[in-house]
Amino acid sequence: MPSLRDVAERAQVAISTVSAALNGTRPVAAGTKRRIEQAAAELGYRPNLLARGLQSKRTRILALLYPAPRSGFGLTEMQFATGAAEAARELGHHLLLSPEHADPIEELRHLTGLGLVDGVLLMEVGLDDERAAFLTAAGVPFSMIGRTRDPGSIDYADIDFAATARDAVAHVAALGHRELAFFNLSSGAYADGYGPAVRAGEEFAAAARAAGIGYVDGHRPGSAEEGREAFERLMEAHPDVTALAVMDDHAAVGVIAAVAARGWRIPDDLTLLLVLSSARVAEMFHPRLTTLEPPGTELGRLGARMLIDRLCGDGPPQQRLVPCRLVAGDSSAPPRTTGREGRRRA
Amino acid sequence: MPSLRDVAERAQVAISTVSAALNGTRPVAAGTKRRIEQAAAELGYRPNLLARGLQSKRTRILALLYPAPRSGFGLTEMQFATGAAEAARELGHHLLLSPEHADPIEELRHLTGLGLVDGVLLMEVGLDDERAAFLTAAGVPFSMIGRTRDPGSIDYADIDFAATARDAVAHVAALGHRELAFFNLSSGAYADGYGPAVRAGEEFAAAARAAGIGYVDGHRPGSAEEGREAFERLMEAHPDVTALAVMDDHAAVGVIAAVAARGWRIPDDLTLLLVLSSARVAEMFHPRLTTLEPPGTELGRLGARMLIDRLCGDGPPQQRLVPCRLVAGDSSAPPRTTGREGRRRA
DNA sequence: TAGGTTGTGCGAAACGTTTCGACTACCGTA
DNA sequence: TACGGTAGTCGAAACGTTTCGCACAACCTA
Repeated sequence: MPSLRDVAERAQVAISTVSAALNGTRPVAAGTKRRIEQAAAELGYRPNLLARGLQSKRTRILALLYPAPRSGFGLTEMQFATGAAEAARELGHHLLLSPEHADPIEELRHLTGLGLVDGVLLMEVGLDDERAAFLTAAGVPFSMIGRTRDPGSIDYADIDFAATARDAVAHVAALGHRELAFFNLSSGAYADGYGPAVRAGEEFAAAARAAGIGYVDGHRPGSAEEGREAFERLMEAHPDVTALAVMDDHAAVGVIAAVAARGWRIPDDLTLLLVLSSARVAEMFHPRLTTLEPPGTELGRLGARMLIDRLCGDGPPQQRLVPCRLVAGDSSAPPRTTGREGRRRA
Repeated sequence: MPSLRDVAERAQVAISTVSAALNGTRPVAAGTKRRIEQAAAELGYRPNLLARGLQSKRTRILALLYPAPRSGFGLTEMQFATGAAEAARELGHHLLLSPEHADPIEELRHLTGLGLVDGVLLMEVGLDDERAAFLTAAGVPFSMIGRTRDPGSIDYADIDFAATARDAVAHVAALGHRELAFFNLSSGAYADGYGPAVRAGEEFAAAARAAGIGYVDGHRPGSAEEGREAFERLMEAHPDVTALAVMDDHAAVGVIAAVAARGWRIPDDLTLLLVLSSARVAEMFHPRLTTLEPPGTELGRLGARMLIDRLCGDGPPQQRLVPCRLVAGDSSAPPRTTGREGRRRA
């Protein structure tokens, strides 16, 4: 691996001149510069990132922190990572994949102490995230995918739950539905502090209210079986509900089974929306579900970009909200004008 | 950030003594060692990875290379990454996420020239992978998740297609099926050089032959629509087939629709196996599909581990094959004893 | 012609490690 | 008593950069 010295030797100049020529940090005579560039090209010179980082205190490496394999990740989390890696690459940075374990804070202290990374990208941020608090206190630059309850001036990119809920409600309202129900994420899997569950719940209620349509929530099924039960209970208590938005993939499976068990059909007897799930997952269902697809790649990209911005110069905090994309499937349609009770099985 | 010098000062010894004490590379008197360790602890000293790497030529950083967002990744690819990151971490290494673009070789040359990574982990390896050839020629240590046609002495971890096919065939044979069909990956999406498609195809044929049961292949549906068509054609040409193994998730959706359109039911009229798909995906189906789940995390871990082994000392090449796990769902059952034609819709 | 300004280039220090030859006690042995 | 060996420690060089003060020439201005 040729070094700056080899290039300097070949171009017959001092090492510092080569550095200046290649980085443009100082004026170098045109002829000299050309000679240096040629020598560098001939030798196939690549600057050594370690040496550069050691000297300049900037490694151009970012770490993506995520809680280790809870129960395996979904497609959206994968998109955070690939999106962030992509954006980092485009901006001349590298992305380190850092799983967290038992003691996130201690590991964070360790990671940042190594001098290896310039900044940190936080995934799966809780409403009261101790990592964010630590990093702020430690003065380590970071940005979040998701956000804490009160982000202050921390950079973040998150889902625009308000807009997403508005879009979803507008979609069903435009079809003529007057009664919407919402199944949130299971309270078990994601403790109370999980932002998406809390925010989506609030925003769907608000959007329904604003649109003047009936709204039912309170169910939090986390599995197919719970989804079935929840749907049965829902129909018992609110038989007039004709549209349902579900956040959990597995719960949706149960809902579909329960609908079929009644002899009902989707979308004729129920309009079903899958919220915060990838369109690729929605395609697995039959009929293909209408989905509010989270902008995973986009959020990953934004998170990385704003962190890099922060590392370069410091402007005002960047806080971006991106709505989910509504992908219309075959599970939404106008409600029946005639009642559906008659179709129920014996 | 305290440096070795700060520790040396506080412990009243030379820098080199601190280094020796902390790394155990040279004998240090017990008392001195204790003093040094205490000073290091009090200062919260962390060795600077850049400086260490610059000097020792070992950064303990691995790069995971993957073709950039073809059409987005699946769960299995995510597991490769998290598994590798996990294993790297456990062995004191870091994992860099490196998306590849237009010119993988040029990017590889660049990445390895930076002196940032000790070795490379290749994902999505083709039967004739130019990256593998380049790395071998360049003398860069690497390992593969997947394998080339002729891996020679390159370390790799891949799916044991032979065992997987054997298990699948044994599963349906034990249920009493005598005619099995196999839908491979679409030839379009994965060109002819895609290992899993080629190997799975060969091994299913071999396993069926060895088990002495009828076998039909040749279909390569890559979407739901193609899955429907393929199933229709299959039934037309081979009405006696009672078990079907499908490799593509979307094709499976089409098959299920086609089965339902005939008025048939799964598993009564058809035993359906999903090959190389995660159990989480299988749960999205109704009924829940029997799956041959690829050991994504395991392969990721193995890939990282064998690369690190290679970096440390060089033993013989490690080449590991791991079979898929058969997760029995509700889509497999004994074939009907009475014909199913009668059930066909008018 | 003296003094300042600009345009180029050089050399040395510094970043935080690891490594290795050299030095000092001290001990055992001849 | 002199001599080789060893355990413990030190100092300096090296890894490949960036940065910065300084030197030298050429040119312009007064």
